[in-house]
Amino acid sequence: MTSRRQPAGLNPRKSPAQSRAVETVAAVLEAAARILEERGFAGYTTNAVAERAGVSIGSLYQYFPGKDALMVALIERETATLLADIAKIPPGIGLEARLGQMIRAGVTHQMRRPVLAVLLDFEERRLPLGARDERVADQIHRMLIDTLAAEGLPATGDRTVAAQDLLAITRGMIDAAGERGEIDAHDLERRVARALFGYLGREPPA
Amino acid sequence: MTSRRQPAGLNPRKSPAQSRAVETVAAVLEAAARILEERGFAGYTTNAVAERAGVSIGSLYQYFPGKDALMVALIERETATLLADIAKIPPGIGLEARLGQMIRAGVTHQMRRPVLAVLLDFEERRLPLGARDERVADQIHRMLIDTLAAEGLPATGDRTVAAQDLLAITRGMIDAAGERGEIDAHDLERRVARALFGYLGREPPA
DNA sequence: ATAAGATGTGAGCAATCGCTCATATTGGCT
DNA sequence: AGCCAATATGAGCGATTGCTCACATCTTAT
Repeated sequence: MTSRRQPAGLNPRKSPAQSRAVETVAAVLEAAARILEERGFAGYTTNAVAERAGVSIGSLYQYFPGKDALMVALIERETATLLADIAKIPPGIGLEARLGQMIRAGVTHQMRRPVLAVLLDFEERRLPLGARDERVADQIHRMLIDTLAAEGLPATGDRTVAAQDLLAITRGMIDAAGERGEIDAHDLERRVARALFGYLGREPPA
Repeated sequence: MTSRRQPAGLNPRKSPAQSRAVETVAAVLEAAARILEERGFAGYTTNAVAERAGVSIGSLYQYFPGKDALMVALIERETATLLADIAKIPPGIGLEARLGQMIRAGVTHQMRRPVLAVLLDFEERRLPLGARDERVADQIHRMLIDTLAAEGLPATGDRTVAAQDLLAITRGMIDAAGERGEIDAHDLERRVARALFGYLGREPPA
């Protein structure tokens, strides 16, 4: 039951009890992330997550209705920065600059927590994400279409398919780099740029 | 009691009993494949596989020491054709022809059973078969390095990394196409070729 | 025919899973 | 202080899992 004194939703004025709840949620999410990174899906159990978070299993189920909901919340937490970075790329700065910034956002996101990024990427396809919660890939895909449309690209062929290919190329390269433990973000960005612009028949920016 | 067991393998001289054993192994592998395709990892249990194969759970464990071993055998069965196709690409036919044939082999493999291919691709990274260089990706990677070396590519940069990028680009595009249910193999081949040759700074073959 | 080995069977065990709920504790209010 | 709501707890339930093993059935050799 929610409190009668506070309407549903976030309130900037946090009582100690509310603060405790926020901390519990944060601890659970971070524990889930660490377990996935260290043990993969095999070690990812609700009991293990609760124990790692230092809270009881009952507390976990007070904030997440089920195991999948916890996964969804973790995906949303991890992709929030990526989506924000991509959303604030200004329009009208040209193909090179726009694609370059999208590549940078993707590489940065991946290199922050490489193992976790790959696992969540995989889960995103399996989960029954509601129509409300749009998949990250779909949002980026639409931005790519807009970027291509502004330049009249591709010269021939389907623009929707081209945008899917650009996204697939980027995800493939970034995930593989993360798996190998690459740490040179700048070099990876240059190679992804070469692949994307090469696919589009353009010269990559210097 | 069971006595000397014959590991799952083909014997040219097949007695009725041996023939039965071969059929059981084949039925189990195919059942595992179908369950993965229809229900994903969630439905992939040894009891479910045995039931779908029309054999008892005991028979399954007579030929596979554990659940992971069954997965490994399935990966080997599914990738055998791909590896054979790639291995028989002749040397000295030029970059365009060699890369083109590798792309064709990959696309054909993926389009045969798209869902299964993606799942097994994912499992290959998790399974403890990484110890040896038995991973499909590693074998293809070495062939890519040889192909690049014969052409003195890339002009600048690390050849090993370039080969990894080519493989990552191909896998990313092919897997994404399979997920979307693409059926036009020829079109997909052309787009992958454009990406790979674009990355290498070459014009894709007509 | 008979024995011996090869192969098949499936009830069921030990372990683990996601999750519930009765209870305990905490913190804010008067 | 006393009260109530919010939050935390963890034993344990029902379901499911990977897998074992005592036994049945089939094949081959003599």
